[in-house]
Amino acid sequence: MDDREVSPGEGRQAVGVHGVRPTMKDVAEAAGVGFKTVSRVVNGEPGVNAATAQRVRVAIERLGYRRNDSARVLRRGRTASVGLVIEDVADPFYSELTRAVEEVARANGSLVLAGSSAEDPERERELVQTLCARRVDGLIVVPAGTSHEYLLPDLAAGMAVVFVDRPAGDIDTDTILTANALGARAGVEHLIRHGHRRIAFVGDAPQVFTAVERERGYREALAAAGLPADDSLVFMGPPRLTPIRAVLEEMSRLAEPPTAVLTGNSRSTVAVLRSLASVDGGAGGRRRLALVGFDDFELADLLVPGVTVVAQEPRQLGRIAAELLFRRLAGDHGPSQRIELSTRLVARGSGEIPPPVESG
Amino acid sequence: MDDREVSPGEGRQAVGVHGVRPTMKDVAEAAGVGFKTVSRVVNGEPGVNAATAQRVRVAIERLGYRRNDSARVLRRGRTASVGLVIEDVADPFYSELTRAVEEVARANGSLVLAGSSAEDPERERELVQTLCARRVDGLIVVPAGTSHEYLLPDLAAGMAVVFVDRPAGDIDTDTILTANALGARAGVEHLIRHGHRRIAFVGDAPQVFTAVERERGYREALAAAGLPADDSLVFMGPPRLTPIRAVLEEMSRLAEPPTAVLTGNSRSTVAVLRSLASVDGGAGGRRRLALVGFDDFELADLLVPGVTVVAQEPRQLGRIAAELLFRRLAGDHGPSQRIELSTRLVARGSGEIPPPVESG
DNA sequence: GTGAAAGCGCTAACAA
DNA sequence: TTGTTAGCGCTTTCAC
Repeated sequence: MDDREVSPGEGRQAVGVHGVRPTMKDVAEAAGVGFKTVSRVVNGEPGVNAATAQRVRVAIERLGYRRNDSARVLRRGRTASVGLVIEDVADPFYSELTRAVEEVARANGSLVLAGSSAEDPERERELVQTLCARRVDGLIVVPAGTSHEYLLPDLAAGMAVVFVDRPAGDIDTDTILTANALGARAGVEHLIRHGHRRIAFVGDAPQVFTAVERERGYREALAAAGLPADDSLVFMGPPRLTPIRAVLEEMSRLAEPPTAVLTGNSRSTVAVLRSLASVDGGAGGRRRLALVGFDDFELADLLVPGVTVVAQEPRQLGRIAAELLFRRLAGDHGPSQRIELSTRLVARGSGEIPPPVESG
Repeated sequence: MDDREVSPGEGRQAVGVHGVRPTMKDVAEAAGVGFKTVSRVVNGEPGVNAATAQRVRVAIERLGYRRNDSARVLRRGRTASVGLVIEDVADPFYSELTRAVEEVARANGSLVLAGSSAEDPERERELVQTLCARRVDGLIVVPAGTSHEYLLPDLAAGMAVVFVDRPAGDIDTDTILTANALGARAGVEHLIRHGHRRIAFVGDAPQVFTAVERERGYREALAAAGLPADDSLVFMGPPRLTPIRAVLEEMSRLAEPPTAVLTGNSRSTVAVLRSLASVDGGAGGRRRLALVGFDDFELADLLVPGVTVVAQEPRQLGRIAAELLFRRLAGDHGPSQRIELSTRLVARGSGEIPPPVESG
């Protein structure tokens, strides 16, 4: 065998000329075997003589060969990757969900292509289209927008799609949701049970599906208890400190101020906590507002008082969505499913603060 | 033009036969133009008659055509994607870093293929190799292992690699780090300045690069202040509640128990906080241990007392790493860089608790 | 302005 | 057990 042939990777080191990748053909030449034999060895297919296989492996090592999956994908049609579109990886809710999806993907020999939409429908669409162009086998989407007809061609081509946390706008797909209304309702009922009659709701912007659902649950609970709905106790806006602090200020100046709050997600909860901390001046100051937060968060138990929450299960959401996706990819063509995961009320103190005694 | 030709996507809807994707050739036939003209339109290349282009666009719409990037990648050599290997997306430190990388990638027209190594060198290697097989243009790695020679062929083939948070084991690459030793040193000096002489260190496992560096900074600070190093005040282990609670128990029973602690990362910090909460019984109980945590975390300011931290900048880490990566991809072949980001001490209360008055 | 031909690196189908 | 041939769907090159 003559090793001096002109081929990448020549020399003693397992390095090629800069920018040149050895191919299966190069390996085949180096090992003095046919092209397809290398393919067999690389993919662990049976029917290769042990000695031949060994020679091939040596050549692979020497040349620093690495299979080009782009070519493989093109030929086989499957990419062994799934796309994930969420709102923001830096948000613990989504990063936990992401981790669960990753875990399931790994178990199924798949990689995750992820991107954050930043709550922007245009960006969501771009991301999804890019992922489709990459021919991901399946897609898990937390939609920011409400129209998803643009997915029809891909659906028709056999791509599996699962929506999580929020439903698709106008197409029929598998959907995994949290029982938002029920959860919010349970939170308000908890406050009512502890004596509250004036309960505020600080939710996310009304474009967000979950925000609206939770508001609905909030109103249902009030109605069921025969309490009046008062729009001056409801705030639907982005979970940022300044507007939330302002609205709490405003509510506190009402003739009948709220004695308790339900928040719509953990960002809102944190914003409310910060507002109260700065107003109450920590421990002292005015009377304490009871608080139940939708969505759990780390350290909720270490705050004083501990923060009572309606806990969701982002990991479950991600796991179940991914498992369903891979079931679809494995050939399950049953009718599309809509699964709702129930919430869990975790009492830690803030939600059990009684209203101040009536004193004018 | 005859629309009744046998081709995918026939019919009124923009959907193909299940599992069949229209190709450029299909679009070309439907539009009655050449193959290459479609390519020009799809890629926005100049030199196409406006009317022709319009006909092509209509055909694309009607067939629900979507470019196959796998084929494109195969031909062009670049994938417009970068790989990211971290320890765990669900950890806020890494999810923030991830978000920053995503942001920069997006600005450079790239997608992020991410995976968590779960602190397992084998898994890290698997992930990296998979990403290399996918021919990501570049790679950002938070290494779990200490040997990275397996990357040599890819490096030689022109793949850009940047290591973040921890250096590579045995190859020469760009590296972005936090000034771990200096940061830890600053934390200990802060405690010394507040009167402490018996300061414990609760760090991560000694396999973790950052843990060792921070321990070094801790010891340097003690030495510089002429304080003795006492191994019974040092714990290096996984940041889980049970072992940490046990070791704090143990330390508190020493003849000269510590009056302050420096923790090695935010998980350790939280574990220490939980241990103290369960031992102190909240506000009352025994005397308070002063605490400085390495790495900031959400709500550190809302706890009582606020938690003093040596803050790192995960976003900066991710941003700078990604920017450097894309600079490399753009052709910057300068010598490999090692950048250290400084930390910032944020005093919030827990680190300013004085030691108890000598009375024992 | 447009199109035909070649080939990216691999796998599937079929010889030998 | 091994090798040969034909594409996967696109971009590149070059001819019209």
